[in-house]
Amino acid sequence: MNATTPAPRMTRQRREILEALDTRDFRSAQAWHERLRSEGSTIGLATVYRGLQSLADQGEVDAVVAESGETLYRRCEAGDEHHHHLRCRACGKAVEIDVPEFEAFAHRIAEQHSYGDIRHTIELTGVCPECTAAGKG
Amino acid sequence: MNATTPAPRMTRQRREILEALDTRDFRSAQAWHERLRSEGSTIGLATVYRGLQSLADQGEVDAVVAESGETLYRRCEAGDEHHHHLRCRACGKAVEIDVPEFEAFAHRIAEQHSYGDIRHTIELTGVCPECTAAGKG
DNA sequence: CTGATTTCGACAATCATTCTCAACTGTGCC
DNA sequence: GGCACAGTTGAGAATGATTGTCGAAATCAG
Repeated sequence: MNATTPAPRMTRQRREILEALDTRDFRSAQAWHERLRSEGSTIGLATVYRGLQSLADQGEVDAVVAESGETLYRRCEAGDEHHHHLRCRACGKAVEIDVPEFEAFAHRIAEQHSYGDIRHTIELTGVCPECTAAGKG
Repeated sequence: MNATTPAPRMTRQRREILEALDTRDFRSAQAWHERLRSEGSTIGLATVYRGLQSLADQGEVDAVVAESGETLYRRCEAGDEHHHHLRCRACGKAVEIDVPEFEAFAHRIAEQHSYGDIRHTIELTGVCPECTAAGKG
């Protein structure tokens, strides 16, 4: 376990990304970039992509692939714990949810078919109360 | 349900796509295209994309977005029934699975948060016995 | 501070997918 | 069978997200 991954430096840009992520929305890398720019940052798009990816690798942010193929990022509660989300398709607001029953189920199914190295994705999407009210449903 | 969608014509290309899909693997549109070409077809890539999409709309094939962002297609058992898959990350072989417990759970969670128009994605991936044996894991 | 190394950012490149449009072909009608 | 015509096709261009490139700028160790 010797530092094969030399801890990334804490640069202004990295700090900005982390700060922006505090809003805890699910947004695409491009959207985060726009947001940072609109707040006066001069950060580059490639930097945002790199930053989000490295944070995702470290488990600091969750990355989910939307139906459109875009990857959405969001800062997550715990770096370690495995969890899923209920995300609003209209505004991106997300709630972390826990699906203990499913974790067990997944492994049972996998074993039945002798599949190894199981990984699973559960994505719940819907329209949140606010957006429903606003007619964005 | 009155034919607002004028039934697509049965062309040579459409027939070829349908035939290829009989192998029931999960493959990307590009992969299906290559396969058809390698079998002597002169079908175009755009046609494969269009064909797969329209079949997906009709519920004839399942479409899932892989982690890479590619969309994978596979002919499915029942047009109507909602189901999920356990897919091999190495060879694409997939098994249809049923997760009745989860369907209920999803709706319960959604209601707790007052989210409407719920949709869910469950993707189980692993490495099948054959690929594990072949060391592709 | 100074130098070695990493990270940045503008832009080019890549990859999957969609669009454009002229040529082609099922389908319904005679 | 043959005709007309709207739906389809296929090559290539266009798009949109993401990744690679590389000189310039910034960070960290000494």
